[in-house]
Amino acid sequence: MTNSVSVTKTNESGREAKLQLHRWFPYRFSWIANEVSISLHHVYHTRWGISVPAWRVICVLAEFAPLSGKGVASETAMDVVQVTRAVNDLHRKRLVLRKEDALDRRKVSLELSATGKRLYEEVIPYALQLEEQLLDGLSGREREVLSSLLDRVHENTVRSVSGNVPEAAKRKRTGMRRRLS
Amino acid sequence: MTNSVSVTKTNESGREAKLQLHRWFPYRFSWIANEVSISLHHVYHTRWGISVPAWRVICVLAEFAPLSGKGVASETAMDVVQVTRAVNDLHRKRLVLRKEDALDRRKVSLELSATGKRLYEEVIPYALQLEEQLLDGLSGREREVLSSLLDRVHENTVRSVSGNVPEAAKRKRTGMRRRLS
DNA sequence: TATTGTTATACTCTATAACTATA
DNA sequence: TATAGTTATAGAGTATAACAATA
Repeated sequence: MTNSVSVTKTNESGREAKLQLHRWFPYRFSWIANEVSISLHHVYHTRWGISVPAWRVICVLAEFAPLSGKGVASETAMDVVQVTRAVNDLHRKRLVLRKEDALDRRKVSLELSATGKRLYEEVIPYALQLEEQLLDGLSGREREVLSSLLDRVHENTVRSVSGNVPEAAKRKRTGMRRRLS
Repeated sequence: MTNSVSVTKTNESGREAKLQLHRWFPYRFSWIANEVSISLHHVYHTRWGISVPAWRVICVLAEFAPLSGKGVASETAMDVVQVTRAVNDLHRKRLVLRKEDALDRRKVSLELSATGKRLYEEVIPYALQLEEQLLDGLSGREREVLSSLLDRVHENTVRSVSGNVPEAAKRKRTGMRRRLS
């Protein structure tokens, strides 16, 4: 704790500063995620008329369809209510097909329609370009290092950070809230 | 773009997958930031009765006071309305002192009260511990590498990602929206 | 005429719970 | 009695604009 990166004894004005917000990792992650989210929201919305949650649903259906609502929820880290609404929207737009699961009629079976697949193919280059903007100037090796460090931070988050919210533990299993990328 | 980390030709089921959401950097940043934000919100709120925006204000006042409202806004990446409300709340709780700027009477001059400073000192260990949970198992060298890679991603975000939102350009100058750490 | 800061309004999102249908 | 999914409602948070005071 004493050599944490965001800690310093004094700032440029000579006053004591126990914690510099701008160097504190939680702030830095939050800042980047927020800027990216705003950019994504803007482009998805104005160019394709879809929300970021809807984009997440499209992605996991392209990867894993057919999926149930709950399957989509766990793959996207969204809760089931959010999924229902995003799917309703996508269904109205004829981008997603929903049918009853033959084996368990409580479940819905979700997959992309042909139109949905075309939209997915159309958005992908933009999504990859945005990632590319984020990683611009980083070598292949540096990207691997960043990726592996993020994996470890991710594991730490799952293991200890998320555990700081005890009563939400059950809710947490079905998902994450708020601004998404 | 062809060697972007989140791209793959096929997934485990042999189906084509153009983009894996779980490996896509925007999603990964968003996931981590969200979990951390939920944890922070919970602890700040239940233990000290303050919001995350209020914590940000406290931090920058501890570092840079006295600051104007606009100064706080630019240091915290919040907009002025958010700052006004967070400061109102902190002022009601006697954690922040506000007086008129002697030189420019449009401005307010904000700083922490003695109580505010005590609260800041009290929260810091928790804030650092959370950062520590995030970075657990990373060596000093690895933390430096992560820090430096985040700086470069941050710069890329400022330079190109944020520019994807043209009309918001002016709003952007005063701040960020949504879930904060 | 521009800037700082505040307030009001409408809107969006989210949490929560109630509910249906099926297992 | 538990699970999958849907819908309704209330509350929180946010964007936006209008506003006052000062420069």
